[in-house]
Amino acid sequence: MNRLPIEQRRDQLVAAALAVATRDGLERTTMRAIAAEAGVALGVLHYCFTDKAEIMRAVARHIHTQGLNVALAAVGTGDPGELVEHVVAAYAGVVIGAREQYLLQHELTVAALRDPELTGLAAEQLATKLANARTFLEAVGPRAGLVWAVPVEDVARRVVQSIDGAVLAWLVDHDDRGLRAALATVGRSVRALGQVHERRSAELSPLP
Amino acid sequence: MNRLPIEQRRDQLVAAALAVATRDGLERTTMRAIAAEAGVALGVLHYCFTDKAEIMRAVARHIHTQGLNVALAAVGTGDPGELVEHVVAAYAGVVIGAREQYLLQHELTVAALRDPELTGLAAEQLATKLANARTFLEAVGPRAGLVWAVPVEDVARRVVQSIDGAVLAWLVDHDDRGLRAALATVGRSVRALGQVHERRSAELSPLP
DNA sequence: GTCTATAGTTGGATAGAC
DNA sequence: GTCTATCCAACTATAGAC
Repeated sequence: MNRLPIEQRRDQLVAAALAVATRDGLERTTMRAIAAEAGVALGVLHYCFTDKAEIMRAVARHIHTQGLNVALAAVGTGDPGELVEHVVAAYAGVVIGAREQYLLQHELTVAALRDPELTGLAAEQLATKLANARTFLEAVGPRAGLVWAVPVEDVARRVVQSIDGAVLAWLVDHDDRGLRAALATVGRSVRALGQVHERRSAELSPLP
Repeated sequence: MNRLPIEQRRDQLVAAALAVATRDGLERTTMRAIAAEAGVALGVLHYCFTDKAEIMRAVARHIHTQGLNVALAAVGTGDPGELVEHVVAAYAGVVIGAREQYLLQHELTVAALRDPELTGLAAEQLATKLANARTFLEAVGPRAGLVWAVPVEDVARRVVQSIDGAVLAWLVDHDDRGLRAALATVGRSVRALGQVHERRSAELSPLP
């Protein structure tokens, strides 16, 4: 109905596609379903995007724009000594509250690994996750008085893999307590990789 | 052409479906593609199976019939002290050599989580993995002189989640060395969960 | 048991009126 | 920019000849 600048129209359509994909799954996210969700005619989609793959690429990129903020928001709170565990626990709550979002993430990953038109998307996803984890670790480290015993990239890698494995199992078994327990274990092992830095461990000894 | 007993025909068709799904991905595994792969007419599939979902269920179950044997076969070899690490390393080799098989596993999991007709399949997959891990741990424990400090179910859970996370990352980044390193880390942390049993640790002290 | 032929859907994509 | 109408391909499933 309303005439919109193409940029806004694109955003609206990506949001609609994300809504359908989250709710109904990737397979049922058809051009028709997206158009219906957005309340526009089918032709509009092909006017704003060259083809379906372009929409799905936009959706995948939109998903990972979030994610990091959640973890960083929790960094500022709680006792530094248990900061890592605290943040990990908060993250578990976020995941549990947005199950279908995380299911969609896995659907997109798998789809990207098979579909030539989505090549590179899975690698982008992983790179974003690793960058997020790294940013988080570098933010939380000083705050908790930790310095990483191994390169921060390696810690980030382990964190991402551990979380993905735990979330995948949880998507299957719906065991919320199990997910919290698994992520708590991740938190502890991350914590174990950090050595307490002198300036913090020595009770802030006064300067001369 | 040849007239076969329906049981053999079913096996043949499942094998063909597995071949197509492994090679081309789940989305392109259509009834037509399966029929072509098996060299039979389209109607034959609907004679042997009620619908497509029944074939995919059979394929999913067929996949997990393997897997355990691989790990168990490696248990009998190597130095007991480094047995866990050795087996994990061997497993890495198996995974690397069958990338598309493991990709298909993830495709089936994700598909089962969305498709009502495949409900329960993902849970079955996970249960089988956990049972395999448990069987393996109970086989390797005594052999390496270990007794698990925590319930073996919990160890199995951690092993399965860690492996899944590592394999998923590897499916994306194709980093063979990274996968071997990640699985080696899994091996070490599993090893750390086992306490050395007295009879083995005490250099086989002679009985009176 | 096996085949051909076809029904009946649903999908992506486009042409052309407005 | 937006909509309707339509094309064409691919799919599952079935009916019925052989």
